This record gives sequence, structure tokens and C-alpha cells, in this order.
Amino acid sequence: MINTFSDYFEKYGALSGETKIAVESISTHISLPGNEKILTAGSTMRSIYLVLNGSARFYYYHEGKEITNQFFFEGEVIADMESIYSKKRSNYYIQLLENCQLIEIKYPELEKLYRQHHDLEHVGRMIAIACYLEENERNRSYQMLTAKERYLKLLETHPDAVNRVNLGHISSYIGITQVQLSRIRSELASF
Amino acid sequence: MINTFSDYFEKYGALSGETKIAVESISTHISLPGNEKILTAGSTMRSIYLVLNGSARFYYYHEGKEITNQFFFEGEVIADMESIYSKKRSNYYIQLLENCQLIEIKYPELEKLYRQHHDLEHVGRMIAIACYLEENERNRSYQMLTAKERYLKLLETHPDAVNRVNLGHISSYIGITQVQLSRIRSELASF
DNA sequence: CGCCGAGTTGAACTGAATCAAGAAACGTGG
DNA sequence: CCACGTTTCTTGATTCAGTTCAACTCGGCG
Repeated sequence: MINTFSDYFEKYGALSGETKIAVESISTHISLPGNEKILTAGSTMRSIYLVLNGSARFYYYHEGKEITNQFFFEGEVIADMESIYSKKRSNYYIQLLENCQLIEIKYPELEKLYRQHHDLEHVGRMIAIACYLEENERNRSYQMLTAKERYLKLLETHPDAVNRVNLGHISSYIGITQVQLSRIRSELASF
Repeated sequence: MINTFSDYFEKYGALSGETKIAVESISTHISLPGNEKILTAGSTMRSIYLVLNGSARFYYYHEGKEITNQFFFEGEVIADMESIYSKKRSNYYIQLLENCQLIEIKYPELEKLYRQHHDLEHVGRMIAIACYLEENERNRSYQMLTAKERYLKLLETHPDAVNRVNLGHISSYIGITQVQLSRIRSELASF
């Protein structure tokens, strides 16, 4: 169970006691109601959030339609890295899908810790690499899988998503319409 | 112009003179003929390569067909991060497309330097984040663009690829058949 | 000269999008 | 606790983008 940012970081490498204390010292526990947006296009993201409880999605608009690009569940970290790193206004939205218990870290403070604690920066690099590999795998699934196969893969890797999230969000996540996803589901159900 | 690994790293953040000297001390210049494979499925990747001259592609097989997942040109770094980090056998291939001048760094030696030089680890983290963001953008292009739009986008972002690489490699990169890409090109040419 | 790989083109087919209508589920206020 | 409106999901009919299979062109090279 991931209850603190230290827990989260330590999945990717060891941290000294000192570093863990420093990380905890900049963490704040917050709780927010479902539906709340923690990022809106036009504003800049300055914090990252560890999900203790609840879920969220990252989305954007294209030709008037919402497209969900990411889901966040318990133990995962909510962020728009693009906005955080560029310090520019985001083009994206992040919305809570349920009531959430979160731990917030203001990014500039984490950056300070990265500079002070080499072990933390190392773990940060490992996390970024893991994120890169995950995105790359998703790209490969667009190259080689059909819509139905991508859905089946999501069932395996993110069973949470399928049970707790709207069909429309899931369908845009795997790059199809919700009509098509509905057909895929009914086809699968008939076995 | 990127002539050394230090040049490459410094695109993402400053390095001390000492760190740069350390990086150069583990770099080796090599040149290899076009068509050579520097990674074959079943073997483990242990080095990364900066491209001074030439090009390469990263590919794999799916249902008997080659699918190209990445291109590498001058100033870019060739690696299969999955194999390098897991230290396991790769499922992928990396093939040089032209005669190449490369700079090789054996990964375990770079890892040592990461541990010794905090500034280098910081830059490494920035690079990983940039790679993540790039892959994420590619995912968004699968979510919202048609095959033709993805090709036009590749024309903008990687004009090199379109001129120097086989149609078949490009088509699998953007997730379509080479037949379809040929049609797209002839349609575009008619304007 | 003849072969070979790369690219193009045509015809038939298929997976997925679109448009549209209806059914189910959900939340809110009376 | 029911009635209503709204949102979410399903289903059918049609259209369209992209695949498949196959034949043909073209340039390079032994």
C-alpha cells in the first residue's frame, strides 16, 4: 500500500531516512470532491498529487470532443509534466472522477529537494524512465493491435479503469468511439 | 552541432567541467557499415550510441511483419531502454540504415558516473522526462489524428525520416500499411 | 540482360465512424 | 419515494478510411 510520497518513490529505489523526512516535510494531505478540476486549460500546474483514494483523468479537447489521455488510481501520481516542466499554461484538463484523498507536493519545493538529495534525483530519473517505457508500450499497442485487442489489454493492465470509469472516457483513451466500444463489449459478453 | 555526449547532455542542463571530462573518458568513437544490427532479439543491450552521422531504426516483429517503432538521426541517442534497465534479453532489433559514425558509452560505466555526479543524474532525469513527453505526444496523435494527418505531422517533425527512410518503415511507424501510405503520398502530390 | 526489392495502383473487403433513435441509470426536487 | 430531466449506454443503418491481395512499373545491380 502506498500511503506517502516516500512509499511511492521507494518503489523505484532506496532513499535515506533524511531524504524521506524531507519529502514528508513538504507533503500536505488534502481531500477534494468528485468532479472537481485540479487543472484547467489556460492555467499552469504547480503541484503533483499522490492518490490515496479515488480516481482522476487527464483529458483535452479535439474538434469539440473530449479525449481522455490518462487515468489515475490509488498509488499513482497526478501531474501534467508538460506544464510543470515548461512552467507554461497547460492545454489540458485534470478532473477528479470520485471524491479523493490526495497528498499534494508543490513542485518547486520538490525541485529543491532534488537538488539537495542525490538519492531522490536518482529515483526521480528511474520514475521518468518507467513512465517513458509505459508510454512507448502504449504506442506499440496502436501500431500492432486492433481496437478490440487494445480494450482487452486495458482489461488486463487497468481492470480498475473498466469498472470505475465511464465508457466514453475509456473509448477515447484507446482511440475509438464509445459506440464502437459498446459493440466490442456486447460482442465479448456473448461468450 | 552535437559532436560529443557532453554536447548531447548539455542540451538539457549544465554540467561541470569535471563531469564532462568524466563523460568523455568513457566515450569511444566507432564507425559501422549500413545494414549492421547493433541489437538483435534475444540479446541484451549494454551500450548506448550517439549518432554523429548516419541513421538507424528500432523495430520488432508482429504477426510476421516488421514494425518500426523509432528512428535515430544525427544528434540522437540509440538505445533500447527496456533492455538496458531490466538487463534482460531484448525483444527488439536495432539496425543501421546507413554507414554510421557513432560514439559508444557502455551503460554500466555511465551508471557509475550517474552515482558520482549529481549534475549528470539531474540531466539524465531531464532527458527521460523529455522522452516521456515525446512518446505521450505520439500517443495523442493516435488518439486524434487520421493516418494522413499523422503522416503530415511526421513531415514536419522528422523531415529527415521521409527523405532518408523506406516507405515501408515509415508506414509501420505511423501505424498503417505501406500501400495506404503510398496512396496518401500520391494524393498529396496531386496538389 | 534479367532479376530483385521498392513503390504504385486497382478491386474487393472489413473494421470503425457517423448519424440517429431508443433504453437504462442516475440525481434532484417536489 | 416517486416523477422528471439529464446523462450514459446500446443498437441499427449507412458511409468511409484503411487493409488485403494481386498485378504491374521502375531503378539499381550482379
